[in-house]
Amino acid sequence: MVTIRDIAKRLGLSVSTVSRALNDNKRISIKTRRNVHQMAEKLGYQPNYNAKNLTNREANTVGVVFPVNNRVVDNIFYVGILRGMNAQLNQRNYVLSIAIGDSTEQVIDNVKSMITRAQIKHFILLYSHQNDPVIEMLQNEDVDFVTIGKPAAGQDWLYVDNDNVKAGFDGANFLINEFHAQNPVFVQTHNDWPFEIDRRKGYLDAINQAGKQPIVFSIPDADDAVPDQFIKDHPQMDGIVAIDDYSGLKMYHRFKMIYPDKDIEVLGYNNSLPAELTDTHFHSVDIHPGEMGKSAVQLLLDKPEDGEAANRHIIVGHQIV
Amino acid sequence: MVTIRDIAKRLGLSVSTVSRALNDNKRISIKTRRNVHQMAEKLGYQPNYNAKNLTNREANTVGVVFPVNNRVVDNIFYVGILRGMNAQLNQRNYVLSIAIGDSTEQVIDNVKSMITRAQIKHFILLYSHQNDPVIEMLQNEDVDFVTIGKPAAGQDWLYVDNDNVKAGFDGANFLINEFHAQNPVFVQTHNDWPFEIDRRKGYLDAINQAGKQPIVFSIPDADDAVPDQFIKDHPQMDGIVAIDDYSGLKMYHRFKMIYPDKDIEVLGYNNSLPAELTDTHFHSVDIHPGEMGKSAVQLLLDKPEDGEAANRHIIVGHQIV
DNA sequence: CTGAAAGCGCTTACAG
DNA sequence: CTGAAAGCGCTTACAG
Repeated sequence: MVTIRDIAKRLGLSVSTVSRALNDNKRISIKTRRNVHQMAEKLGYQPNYNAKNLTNREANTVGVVFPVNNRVVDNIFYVGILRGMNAQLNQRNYVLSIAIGDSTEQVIDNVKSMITRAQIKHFILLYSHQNDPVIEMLQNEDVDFVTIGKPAAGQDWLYVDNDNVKAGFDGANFLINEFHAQNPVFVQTHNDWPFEIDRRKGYLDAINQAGKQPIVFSIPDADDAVPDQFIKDHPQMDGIVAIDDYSGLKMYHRFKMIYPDKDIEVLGYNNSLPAELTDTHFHSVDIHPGEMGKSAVQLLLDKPEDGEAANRHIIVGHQIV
Repeated sequence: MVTIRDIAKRLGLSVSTVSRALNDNKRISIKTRRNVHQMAEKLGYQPNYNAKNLTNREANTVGVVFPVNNRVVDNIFYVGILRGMNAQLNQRNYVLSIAIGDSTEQVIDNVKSMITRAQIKHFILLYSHQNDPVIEMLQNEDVDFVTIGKPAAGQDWLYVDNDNVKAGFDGANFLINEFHAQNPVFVQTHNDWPFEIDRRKGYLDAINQAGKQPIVFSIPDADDAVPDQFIKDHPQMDGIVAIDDYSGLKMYHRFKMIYPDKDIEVLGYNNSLPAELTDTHFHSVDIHPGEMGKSAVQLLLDKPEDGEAANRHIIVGHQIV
């Protein structure tokens, strides 16, 4: 293994100078810095992260925390975020570690150990729940963190999110403008997550602007009878804005079972369905998970330029596909 | 931060003794070991992984490598595996790092950096492709690795997998025995992955044993006309064994479009569909991703007992749900 | 059974 | 602009 000592020997310099040169310390002459970098390259020098982290008292690692309970389908989204994050992290010579478990205790222990034993000072949470014990713990530690999803009202921390009001607005308008939907309905779950509230608000805005009558339906987890009844009760519906692709696809299939020859346009969120399951009447809003991961890293690690105020959040765009 | 030096001072011992005691070195008396552990507990001692790793010249980290190209839906499976792995890793005071990227170069760079800079010596790959550049690189390095999925014929390394022949056999028999299917068909993709070949073999075995006529259909990614034609050409079909839940659900919906009043039983693999999308005629083989993750860690990190031969692979059970 | 000392590969305050 | 020295928190060969 090549160390800074080897570089120093080859150039007749001290290890201190080599260390500073590699870190582009301005106290070292440009010329020496260039020589050091060239020699490092030539010898195939690779810094030892464990040594660096030990002296820096801080790991070059971002801890990524998964939620304890999530719908299996959200995993699709999480891996997209990981992909976006890691590209950024590697550029910055950072490493990605994950904390994931079946219980809150497990995850808390995992994160605590990351802080005290691995000296990790930077975290990204793939969720943003209210009264979450992991978030509460992180707030009391000397670490930085960013959540995917904005905090509930009254709370404040770094986060990345979509503009979900706009996403709801755009979704409804897409059906109205592109497909001349007369009566698009909004389908949500019973969970009332913050993003559901926002998207519904956007839907309602668009419907009002178009001078139409809003219709909102809360779909249960199972029990096909409920959506079937809803569909029969609303023969006028000709468009669906669904809180996610799964609810959208479910409604679509129920609708086609009841009216095999009637057309309906469906718009879901997350762009998470494989091609096998959809057709041309099905649309989705891509909320750009890769971009969210990338933004989360930037928010977490990039220092603001001189005089610039630090960002408190980044809003990532969405796109109907 | 509490260090072994603090423990040593409090007990009037040397750091060497404390270090050995904490590592349960038999050269230290039981009594001293107990005292040291008690004091460590009392002071809230937490080992500094960076220091440990620097001296050990090896990180307490397992690098988990994601495939470059995968179907989005496989992410569901990967996160299940991560969950299973991490529980085991935490128990062993190990940390989970991931390598994921959009291109082979990115992933290779990521893994190389894990080896040389982070000193990671243990890897788990979430795939097992033939002629994979990452695998080829790992084989030339002084590291251990386990793949999820068995290597192709002629190759040999540590792996975890299901018994896919049996999974195919059990799937076909489930439809035959539980639902008296007379003509279950097998639906596969055009990819001919090893697990597809194995499951098909199992299906064929079961069909032969039952004295029935096998029917195998390769479903294209898009183009509903192809499955529609197949369904019309095979009016006798009353059961489907599908290579994954998505292909199964797709076939199911096409079938119901053509024969709204005819019943058919479908069995897919992976148990990856949310409740919203299925009904009582849809079944799935859970291949236990959590268990696979757990087994991968055991295979990778647990030394065989004295005299015991080292395992070369672990086969994880499956279950129809 | 225990300890003093060297070393892992870095960074940085101090000195010149 | 550069260097000698101390230190980060561990482990382990050597000595007793």
